[in-house]
Amino acid sequence: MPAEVPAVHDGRMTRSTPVPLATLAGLLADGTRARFCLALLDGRAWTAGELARHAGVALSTASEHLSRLVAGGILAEERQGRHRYVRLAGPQVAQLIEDLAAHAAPTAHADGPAGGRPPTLRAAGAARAMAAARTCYDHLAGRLGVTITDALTRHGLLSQDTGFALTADGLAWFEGGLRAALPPATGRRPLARGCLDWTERRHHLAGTAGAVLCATLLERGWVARIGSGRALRVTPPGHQALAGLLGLDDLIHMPG
Amino acid sequence: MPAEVPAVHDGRMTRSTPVPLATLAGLLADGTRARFCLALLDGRAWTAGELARHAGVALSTASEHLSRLVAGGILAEERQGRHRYVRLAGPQVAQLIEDLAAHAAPTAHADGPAGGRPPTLRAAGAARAMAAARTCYDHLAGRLGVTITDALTRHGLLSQDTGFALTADGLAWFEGGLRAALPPATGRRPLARGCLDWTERRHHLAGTAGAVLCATLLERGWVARIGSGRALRVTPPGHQALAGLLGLDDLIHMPG
DNA sequence: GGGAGGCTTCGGTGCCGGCCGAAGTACCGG
DNA sequence: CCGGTACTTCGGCCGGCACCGAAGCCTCCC
Repeated sequence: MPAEVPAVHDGRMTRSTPVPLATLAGLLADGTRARFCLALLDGRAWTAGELARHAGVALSTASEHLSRLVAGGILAEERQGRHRYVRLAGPQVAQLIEDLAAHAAPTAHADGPAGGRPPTLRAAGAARAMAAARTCYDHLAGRLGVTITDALTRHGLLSQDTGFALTADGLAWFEGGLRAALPPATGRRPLARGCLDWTERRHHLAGTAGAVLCATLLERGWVARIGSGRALRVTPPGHQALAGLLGLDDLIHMPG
Repeated sequence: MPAEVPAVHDGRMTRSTPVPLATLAGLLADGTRARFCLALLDGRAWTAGELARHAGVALSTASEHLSRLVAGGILAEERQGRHRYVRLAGPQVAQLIEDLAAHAAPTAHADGPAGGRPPTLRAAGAARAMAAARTCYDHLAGRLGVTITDALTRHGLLSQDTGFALTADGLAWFEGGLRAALPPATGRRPLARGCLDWTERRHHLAGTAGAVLCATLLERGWVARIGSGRALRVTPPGHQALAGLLGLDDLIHMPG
């Protein structure tokens, strides 16, 4: 091929110029910082100490990492007394991290044949619970998330064949069926978007509508958090409500 | 130095366990590798030598970087004789890099007051051309991309208020108006999705429909690449065609 | 006010990885 | 076959950064 690169020979870059993309990626390129961000995908605010313990590093180390993440716009901090609460800076950052995590998972098995550690029983149980139902920042994920998304699609409330959008019926369902107010589409954040589920490898509902749905279910006690993590379980009233609203009778038979 | 790695204390994690997210991010966390990826966002295949020259590093350095990016699933390689052609592994990777770049751009000005280098005239011209019209992997971006996306929306061919999806009229427009066949929605890739434009800070049309649109315009000579980069210009027949198809008469007055 | 808890700052250490040039390998053309 | 071209592999150098413990700061509580 033409190896000459005619006029664009000038497009050469000096090695020293910083690349914003690399700077941002660098923030997530450390194991400890990545663990912080993944933990914070539960959408809540953690203290520095909690994160340090979670990741198994000294408090001083965690503190420095948090400062860098805040400075880089990944996290937002809120100081209350002697606590430093920290959370993801917003839905867009959460989406970015989810996307990265979704892309990273498939390549996890590619490193070597002897790479797989046998997980502990505890860890296996936690993983099963996460796969069954969890939050993904502010919306539902796991089998529950995609099951609900599928049901919405089946009932013509959500259209996925030419993109990803609520239908007119879907809007009506939120207001009249679920009885939850959808805030008007606010500039930056779409009402509905697909978020790639990294356990199911399918899309589940995200965006404002996904957040409203998740908040509503939590608020009414239809789903509840298991322990302090991201994992969820559907409560008995939740089963009843979802059966009535979306015809999800088979939810009970979901293992997990 | 004594630093014994603590045992897995409940939800606590050992420092040594690798985090896939961090591994993936690490691939993009280097300036040179990031430059490679950004260059490859033009959707075409580059040789190792071209990329080395583009980034201003030795060939040996580039070679090692490419091997890592390929091993990590970011790039796909194709060896032809003594050439090693390399391209982005697919639309999903391209989207990921675009998203990261879009998030990284806003923080670019945050480092310092004296940070801004006065760009050369050449570079300024190239940047203006890129801002006016460019490809974003396999679809249109820049002012041209969002202008077309807006026109599609205005004509009711694309719906953005409850998500991001082509309407029935939009489907008909592709087939009957543009006369370009849309492949059936193939599992993984949506027909239409919004891609955040990092110069316009708005969404433009991506997904299969975006790719078909871009390919069609290039194929018919309605837009043409400027030099060997991602920048595009609208040709005279292109102006005429876009005016007829979408009522874009004012395209001529777009500076750039 | 004293003490305890949560966090930050500061030196210091060690490792990881990006870089190069030189030597080696594969492919192409004459 | 021989030279040139495109790329890869190998040492070796060097900077950056993740980590820790200790000391300091701030805030809350008794």
